[in-house]
Amino acid sequence: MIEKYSSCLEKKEEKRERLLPPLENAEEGKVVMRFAPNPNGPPTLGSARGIVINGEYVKMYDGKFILRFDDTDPRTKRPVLEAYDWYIEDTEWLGYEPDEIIYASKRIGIYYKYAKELIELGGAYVCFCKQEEFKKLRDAGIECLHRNKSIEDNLEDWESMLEGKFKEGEAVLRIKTDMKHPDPAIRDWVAFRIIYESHPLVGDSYFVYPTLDFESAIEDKLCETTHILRGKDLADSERRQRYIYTYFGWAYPITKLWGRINVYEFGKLSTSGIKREIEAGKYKGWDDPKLPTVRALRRRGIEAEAIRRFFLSLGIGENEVWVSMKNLYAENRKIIDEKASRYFFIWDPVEVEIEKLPEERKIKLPLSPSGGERFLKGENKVLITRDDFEKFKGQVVRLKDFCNVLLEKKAKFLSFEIGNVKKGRIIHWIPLSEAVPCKVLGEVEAEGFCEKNVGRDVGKVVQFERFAFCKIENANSEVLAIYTHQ
RNA sequence: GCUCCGGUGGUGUAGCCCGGUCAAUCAUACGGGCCUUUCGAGCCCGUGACCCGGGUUCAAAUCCCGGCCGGAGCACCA
Repeated sequence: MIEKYSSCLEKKEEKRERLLPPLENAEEGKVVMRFAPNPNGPPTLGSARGIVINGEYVKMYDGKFILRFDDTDPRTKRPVLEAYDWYIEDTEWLGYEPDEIIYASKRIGIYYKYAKELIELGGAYVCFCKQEEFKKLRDAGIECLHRNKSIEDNLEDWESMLEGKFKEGEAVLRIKTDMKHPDPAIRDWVAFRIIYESHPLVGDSYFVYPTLDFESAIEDKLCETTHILRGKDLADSERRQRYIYTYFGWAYPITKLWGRINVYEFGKLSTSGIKREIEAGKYKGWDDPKLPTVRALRRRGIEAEAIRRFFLSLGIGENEVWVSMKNLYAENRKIIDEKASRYFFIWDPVEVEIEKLPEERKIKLPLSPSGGERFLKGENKVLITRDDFEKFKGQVVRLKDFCNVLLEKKAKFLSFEIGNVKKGRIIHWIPLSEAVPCKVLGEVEAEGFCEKNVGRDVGKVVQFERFAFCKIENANSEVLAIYTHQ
């Protein structure tokens, strides 16, 4: 059995060429993992890590992948209705089709049953302490008055909670842990609280909402989750939730944590932070190409495979990492370079007239490293960028694949052959008659003209030579391109 | 303050559990060269790291202790 398992693993690793460390106690075909976001915005690069790592392990062991929405706070972390689909969409786009999708908010009724059982087991009690009062007691390690009520009283109070007899903040259901636990964060934590607020998904169905720790503890059991991979910020969750598992006699899944990820270019990735900046007008929306959301990255032409490799290379260490988008770009470049069509884009254009051009020619240029060709009209009026014009004015340059000229506003034609023009003196150009206005938006923005051939690659990433890779978003009277990366 | 967790080149990572084969892997970044009718890609070369101090041991990046530094949690948020 063990032999079978390890040889199987080796094969997989060879095939996938990647190196996630084996999961503890993982059995081929029996692994169940979940990615559990709160849909209060679209997935960011941070969420993508959870999707990729969990999804990748599931693939590695041919297991089951669950997408679960931990959406049990209609107020503080209020879910956004559209975001549910955004998560599904982006998860699939990243290459991990969920085997099952769970909406915690739709299953609150189920959690009530477990809460009741827990009370009957003496593992939970309804507490009427004010929040600050309890905090003081907790820090001092002192049990509150409500902790030792009879099970009957607790059941009755719980019913009253569910019937709406209490106001917000008046009563909560606490899990009985250990008021002397060395870590105060573990002591008698809240499992249910009262929130009279309509939920974006389930409306007014409930007003007694479970906290993440309760909901997650029950769901992980119901779904038979075998392995939990989550951020280090949730480290205490395991210690809290274990109390529930102990009361019920369940076995807790194997957990592994990873540290927080920071991207140089964006700092800490926080959905609520981005939301505020969008509202403040700093960004145009969740898919603003300057944003590190999955949809924005997709829009600008980052491939799912690049994101996958990027996170795999980051590994799953427990320390906080500071990583640069350059690493993601490098992965992406490796994928797109080969297939991206090459086009000329002239930013900040200068019109140059070539005097004494002997004839107009149809100029053939390579389309991409993997082959193909494109054509430009070699005529006597061309656009080049001001940068090149200023730099090479009065000197000999070659208009790539077209001709050599002595560069001036009225340039002198020298030859069609390249002669001995050196590297670095070959510049890009567009015939005036085939120039289409073009705007580049995103991390780098520019305006100018590109060749009309670009129209063939709408929706694709192209390389504007000597500029950058860009994704052509549309090409009507004007070309709109989203800056991908260099 | 209390409780956890971590510290390998600029950045990320492998190795640490089961000490030697580690004068430490790979990627990215940076520098140089080659090639190419792109300042992209490719190829080659180079720079560059085991937090500090003790201990155990013939031998420590790897084990133990202490320190320092960093992070997380301590919500009726997730």
